[in-house]
Amino acid sequence: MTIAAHAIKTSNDTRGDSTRTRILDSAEHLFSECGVNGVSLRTIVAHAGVNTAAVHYHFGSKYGLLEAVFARRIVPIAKERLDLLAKCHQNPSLPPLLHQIIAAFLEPGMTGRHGGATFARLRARLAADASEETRSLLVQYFDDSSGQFLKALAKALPNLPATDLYWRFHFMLGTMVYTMANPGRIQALTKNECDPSDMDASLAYLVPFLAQGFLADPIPKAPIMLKSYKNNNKPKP
Amino acid sequence: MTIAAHAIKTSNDTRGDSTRTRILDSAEHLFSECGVNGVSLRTIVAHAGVNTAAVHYHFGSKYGLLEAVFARRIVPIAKERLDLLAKCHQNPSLPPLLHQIIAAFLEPGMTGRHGGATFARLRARLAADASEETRSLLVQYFDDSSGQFLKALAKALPNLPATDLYWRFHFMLGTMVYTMANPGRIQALTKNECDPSDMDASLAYLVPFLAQGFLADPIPKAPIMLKSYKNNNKPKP
DNA sequence: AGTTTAATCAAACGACTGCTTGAGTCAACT
DNA sequence: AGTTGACTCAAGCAGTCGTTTGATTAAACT
Repeated sequence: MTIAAHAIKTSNDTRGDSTRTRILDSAEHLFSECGVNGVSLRTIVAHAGVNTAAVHYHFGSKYGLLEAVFARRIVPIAKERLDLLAKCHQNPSLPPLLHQIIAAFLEPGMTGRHGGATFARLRARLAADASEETRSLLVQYFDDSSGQFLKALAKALPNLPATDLYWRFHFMLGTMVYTMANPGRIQALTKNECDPSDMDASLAYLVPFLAQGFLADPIPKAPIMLKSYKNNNKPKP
Repeated sequence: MTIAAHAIKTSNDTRGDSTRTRILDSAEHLFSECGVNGVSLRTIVAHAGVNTAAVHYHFGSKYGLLEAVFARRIVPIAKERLDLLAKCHQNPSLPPLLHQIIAAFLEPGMTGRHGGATFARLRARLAADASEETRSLLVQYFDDSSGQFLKALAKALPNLPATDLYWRFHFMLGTMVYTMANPGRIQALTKNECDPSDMDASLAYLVPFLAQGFLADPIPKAPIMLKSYKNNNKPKP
């Protein structure tokens, strides 16, 4: 399932672009606010001030519109990620710094440069959606760069078994997505001391937390027993 | 917005219970698979083999059905959480163990005892949904126990400032929700070496990771500068 | 000039949405 | 035996959904 021809249009038509862009902007905003199934095309076109048929002319279908909304932001994000990752390897004699790799992975998608909190929330919604269509969207754009980051992390953590690394990478995705998705969950709990919609502050707390987590001892192999951390724990080194 | 009277029915009617329960089971399954807006009542009643009107008779509305689905699982989960937390304090002379507290928070919702992966996925979907109705559902059932866990964590980490603790608690929620939501995202990436739908394995890797993250040094106060982990990046526009 | 082509419009299509109605069923009461 | 009240049913309500149509516009090309 590839991106439809509608979605990769790049011409500079004098009329079409403003309509196209306004649809994309409205859709991005409303999709992220209400979910793809939670908002109708009629609501989107009303918000954008365009005709209903324009959506199908430019994007083919509602799902084609979603693809286009997604592709517009995700391509620059993926590129910036890899650029930042390259900078982590500037000094080839030293292993890349864990903090730097993590920040390179998280920053492009979380700061305001590529759609900001709005697009971040949409990504979080899609991440929670297990449908085949949605999943292919995410995999298509992210799996390539994810592989490169896994390699860099493996180099920075040479003593960590691959399995542990994969799990921790998965957990990192979780903290990222959840932070992007939640514009207010902890706030109520903490008298506004934490503001997860402040992505810069989120990153400042998130990166050291994750780096420390990556540095944990690997799980002892052999049958995985929950008891290893239940009941009588040994103190950590 | 409180749980509707429809949702707290507890009688043992000879006829009604099977219909009620079958609707709840089908709704739980389909909500978690397709999202609340992604599935129609007609699909639910067809799957349950009951009449459309039965949903409105028993639950009042589609949202009432969602509330009932949610309440049925979440009440036992919250109770088991607090029970496990109490066990962490059995020896009052020692501070509670970090691993134990984290496990007490995560286990009840992730293992198979309360709806298993199906209900977990639904929770993850709701967590990504920023709508007012959904948010109140989560807050209503979780904020109380969350407060108690924050207290326990603060006792186990006496040197960690409250703000850092809140953020890390937030990150813990993220890893939990994302792991519950994703029945296959890393699998493709790692040749099936990690299986996030295996909640026991997830927990075995997740708890030590989080515990180590909680043990990270606090963020230095004063103006939060991203530069603290960004080596020599040019200033961003 | 006339022709072509991309873009926008109002109007409508059938299918589907959550929800209601009123008649009917069956067990438990007086 | 007869009434009550909880429950289930087929049928249908008004409204919304994504999508399509055919006419209309206006800029670009010959």
